[in-house]
Amino acid sequence: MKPTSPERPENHKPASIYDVAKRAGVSIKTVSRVVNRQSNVSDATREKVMEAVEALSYRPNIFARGLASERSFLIGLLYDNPSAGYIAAMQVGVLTRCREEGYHLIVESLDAANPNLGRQVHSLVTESSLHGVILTPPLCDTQAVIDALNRANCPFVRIAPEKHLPGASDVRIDDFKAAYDMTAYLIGLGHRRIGFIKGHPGHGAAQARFAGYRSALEHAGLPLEEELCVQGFFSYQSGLEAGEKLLTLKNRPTAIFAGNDDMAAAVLACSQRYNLKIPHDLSVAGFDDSLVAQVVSPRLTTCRQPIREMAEAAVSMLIQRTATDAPVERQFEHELVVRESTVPPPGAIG
Amino acid sequence: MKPTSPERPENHKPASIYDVAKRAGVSIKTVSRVVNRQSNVSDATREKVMEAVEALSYRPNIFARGLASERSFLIGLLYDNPSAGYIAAMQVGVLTRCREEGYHLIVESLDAANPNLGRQVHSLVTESSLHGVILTPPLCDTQAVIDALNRANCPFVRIAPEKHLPGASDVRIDDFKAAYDMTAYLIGLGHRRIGFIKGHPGHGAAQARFAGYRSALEHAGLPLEEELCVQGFFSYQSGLEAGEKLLTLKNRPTAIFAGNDDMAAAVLACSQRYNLKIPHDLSVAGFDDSLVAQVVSPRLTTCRQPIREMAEAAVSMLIQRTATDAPVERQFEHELVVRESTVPPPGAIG
DNA sequence: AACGCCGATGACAACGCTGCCATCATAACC
DNA sequence: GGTTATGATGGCAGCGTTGTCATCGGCGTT
Repeated sequence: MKPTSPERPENHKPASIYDVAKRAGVSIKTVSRVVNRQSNVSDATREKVMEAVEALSYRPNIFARGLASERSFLIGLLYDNPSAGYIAAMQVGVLTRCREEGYHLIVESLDAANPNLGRQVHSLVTESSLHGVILTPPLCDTQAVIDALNRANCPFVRIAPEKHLPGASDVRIDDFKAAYDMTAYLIGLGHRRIGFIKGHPGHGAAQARFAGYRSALEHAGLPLEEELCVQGFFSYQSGLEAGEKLLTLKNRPTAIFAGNDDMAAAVLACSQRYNLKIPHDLSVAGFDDSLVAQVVSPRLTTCRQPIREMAEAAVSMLIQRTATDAPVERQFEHELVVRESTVPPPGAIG
Repeated sequence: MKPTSPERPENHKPASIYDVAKRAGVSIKTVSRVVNRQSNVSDATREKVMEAVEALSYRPNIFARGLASERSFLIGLLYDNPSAGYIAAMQVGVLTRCREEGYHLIVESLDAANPNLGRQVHSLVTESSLHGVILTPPLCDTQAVIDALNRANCPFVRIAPEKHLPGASDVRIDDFKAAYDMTAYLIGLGHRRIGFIKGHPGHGAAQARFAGYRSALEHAGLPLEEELCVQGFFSYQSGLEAGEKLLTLKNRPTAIFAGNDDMAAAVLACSQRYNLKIPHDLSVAGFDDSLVAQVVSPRLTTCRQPIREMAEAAVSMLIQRTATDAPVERQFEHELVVRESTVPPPGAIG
């Protein structure tokens, strides 16, 4: 008696559905039913088959499956280099759900400015007949991508898109309200001159955040000052430049709210040059609660969005075909994370 | 005359090889030959076929291909949550080469401690008969993964593995030398008491770096002091704890070399508590040149490894089957990146 | 002129699975 | 008891491609 079961072939050809069928003494069709959790299989048969599947470590071949049916068990994740942390978190969430459901993930990094974008997406989708695609910003607002997906009749879910599209499914937080909340928080601390660093103009959430900022000011009866609103592009570098502009104003703001953490971190770096102590001389707030927010000193007050949960939700929508049957918009809650980078303005009471 | 060519069906069924064959007036087999760049096709025929392929935006179906041939055009990237920046850079490099070669990327995030690891990997590989797999640390040193891959007869390339395995292909930098160089640089600045924060014990590169540090000390005739070498785990949190230990020593080091940037950033944060000015009171060096290294203040002196290039090389090895035919070890050059976090020790001349 | 060779091309099976339909036994109905 | 519904199962075609082998013509050789 050898310790390893003799019928388990240790060579490298994986077991096929035929092997399982033979071992279980049923037809391949029945094996298929069991594996796909279909009904109309007796418990006894199901058990026999399961046993054989286990014993042979049988896994249905993804290609054969994809060829024979409409279901590819493949989800696509398309992105265009936003921050590494953002994508990483997203990917973890996506993979979690995929694993649970037996799906696989194909990722593709695209360039939103590439004129061939549409063709690239179309190729990807038709080649591998993806079950569905997840679009992260800024791709979710890129018409060429949407068109290609529609042309290929491929379901997709957009994460944090600029505006709702008829017939499209979205997952998002309320960027407007989140930015509103953060701004209101700063105002509540006593700040009256609050600088804002906008995100990439092509990024929908960036605009919503700016709108939230303006709305909060208005609500508090504070004027919106042109010079306090500078353009950034979500990158650290652009934050450096934006910070430079804001800190060299004759009438400097007492707080700066940046469209994301990377830019806020840049403001921190920038303020050193002007010998400004954070948060004593200047409060700084970011957005995203990425790793940087916790690593810089002082740690950043920021706004956390549940990226992983959002990613998981997107996959679920795709798998359940919710996305296609009845387009949904799912909104998640954000959370204000107050850390050391924000305090009342200099000279304030308390 | 409609502007869009009438023979191009705008419905969502992608063109198949039959459509192309019919349009080009040849057999499907000839189309297959052209698409796969095989020889024995006349130039005239090749051109006709190419024209048809273009016109119909034909792309060979990945499933049919995978089923009919041994080639799956699928590369797997396996990782276990190292730093987001590391994986992101890796992924970009991998995707670049994949795109160029018409391959697709399937990613899977695994847990190195999961007892089911072997089974998971085996499933993935047999299901989708991957062309090859790329293993990042610490997975590249996980026996269960290696075994599963070997059992499935699946080629793989390991990035920065601990030690060479007979018959395995590796891509790496010389971590030993890199750490040696960094340590020597610090010694050159005049430092005599240099703390070291080790990386995760299960991570091969971490050990090589520690060895490099020790060797440089020895070379300079400096003693290796136990209390100056503390254990970390590559995480920010572990860096915080390690920094705490080092900074509370009665005889504090004048420089700290951390096994990666995250931990070095933690030391920066930690030193604030003890009112130490970096780099004036303490020099700090990291490893990886990740985003954090540039974002913290002062910016970190660190060691850059060409992650993207390494990833691209790994894919190339897989595609050319170099990995299987004759296992290779490719070594890339590291680069010392000197920034503001390191200066001569306090009291040094100059 | 007959032969063999080679490059170009096509016919056809096979890849492993699922969808559709047929079959059969058993249970529920009048 | 005969008929119909219902659950369980299997047979078989077909998914779009590639591998194998056959075919066909033209060309160089004897």
